[in-house]
Amino acid sequence: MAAGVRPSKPGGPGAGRSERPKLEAMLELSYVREHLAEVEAMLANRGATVDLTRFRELDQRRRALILQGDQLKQERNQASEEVARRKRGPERDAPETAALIARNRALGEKITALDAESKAIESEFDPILLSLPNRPSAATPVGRSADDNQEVRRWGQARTFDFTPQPHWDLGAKLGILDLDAAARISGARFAVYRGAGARLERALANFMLDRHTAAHGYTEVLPPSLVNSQSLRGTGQLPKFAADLFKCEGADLWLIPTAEVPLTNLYAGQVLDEAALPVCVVGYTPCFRSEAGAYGRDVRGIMRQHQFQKVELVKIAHPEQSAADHEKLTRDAEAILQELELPYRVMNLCTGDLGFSASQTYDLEVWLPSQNAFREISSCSNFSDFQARRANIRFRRQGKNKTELAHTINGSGLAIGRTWIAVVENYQQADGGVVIPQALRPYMGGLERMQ
RNA sequence: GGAGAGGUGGCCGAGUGGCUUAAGGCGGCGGUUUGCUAAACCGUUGUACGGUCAAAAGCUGUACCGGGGGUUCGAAUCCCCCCCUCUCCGCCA
Repeated sequence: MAAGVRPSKPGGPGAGRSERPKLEAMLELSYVREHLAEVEAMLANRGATVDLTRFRELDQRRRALILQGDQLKQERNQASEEVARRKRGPERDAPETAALIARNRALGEKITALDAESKAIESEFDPILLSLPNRPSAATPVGRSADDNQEVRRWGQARTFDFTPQPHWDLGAKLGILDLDAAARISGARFAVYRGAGARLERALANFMLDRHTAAHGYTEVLPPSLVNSQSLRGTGQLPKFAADLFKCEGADLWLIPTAEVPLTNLYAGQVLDEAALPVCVVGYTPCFRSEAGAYGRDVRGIMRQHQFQKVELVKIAHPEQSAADHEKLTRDAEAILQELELPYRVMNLCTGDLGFSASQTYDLEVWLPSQNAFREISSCSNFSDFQARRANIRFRRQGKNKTELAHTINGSGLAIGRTWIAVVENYQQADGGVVIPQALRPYMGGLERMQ
């Protein structure tokens, strides 16, 4: 037997028992079993309700079935070996050999029945385990809703206007840089058409961000596919629970990515990385597609909430002992963009009640929007600890060790282009409806200083 | 889309129904010897889920040869479906 680790095969992270492919759980089964009370408390903090009594029953039943099945299989394996031995010798046609085969056949039927029972148990058991969200880190404050999020720091000063600031959709329409009517005709609601300097602004923002993250912050630029298979979406946690938020291609196992996090993180699915290679830092610019089911009447005007938007995404595969520091650094990398654009913002540490399903800690960056007189999310930077890594089977090997360990994954928007577009247009608007181009963007706008 | 060839462990690669406990090599780790960025020799080597144990270690069982299903007392090996890779053809930015 050779050394090292077998990577998972294409087609499934970690092939487990043949009759039971490895469950892509977020939390380790043995952890849940041994810390039931802790897990229940964690779920309560998150405001989730999961029936762990049923979990315990099913777990016990499941283990009993595995034990029984494994014992029968052992018997069958031993008997088959005996048959093989006899077939090679003079006992090949003895009546005992035939009897042995007959007995083994009966054993096989029992095993088939047991396996069917196991499958039935697992069809109820697996969804419970899959529905468990990640454990919030100690740095995550306990709270019920977004109102309990903690402000960590604030940067910049909200500009004072000597006129009433207009919303971006009015500014955009008057400047001829944003055409939502045209978007509605060719696609429908929640799509945008950018024109002229507006389209160029979108492109300038993307190029500016990519240049900063690659040259100044040390990320490697990656241009991934915008369509991915369902396995990748399970790896990062969007499936199976959040299928309703996604667009799926008809007649193929392909989905439009809701964020570059999916392809960028899955670049390393099934891989074993060298400890020295950590953290792996990649940045990608992609369109993002969200069906936004359940968004109801929120942000119906303008381009705040779209079915398609563009985003520059930062992803790190990190060492478990460094992931908290790497998360901080990634957040600062995203903040640097806002600072260079001179856009006021604040950093929020999300509480347990507002934390995403897969995250253990999240900082939201909220940019100031004058027309709303409020801070609005423009980036979400999360540490997923080993949650995604377990599902996507992303591992690393410590120097001089044979054993592999789960890595940690981190990602954050650096930044969402559409919302940055809004922030620039609204914060830099003038009394006459023109928009001044921020200094940092001018080289990317062909020297343009003002949209008029 | 069509035809053909393939997919075996960290990597390469043998293996056409039971004497395979997946040969052999490379790599990794540990050691011995020699001495100077090295070589030779010996040993060792993955994952998941169970059992045992207070726990860990250890011991032990089952499963895993691209994925799923089937045939069989018994499948890496035979059959069916699917995915991916390569070569050629077709189409195409």
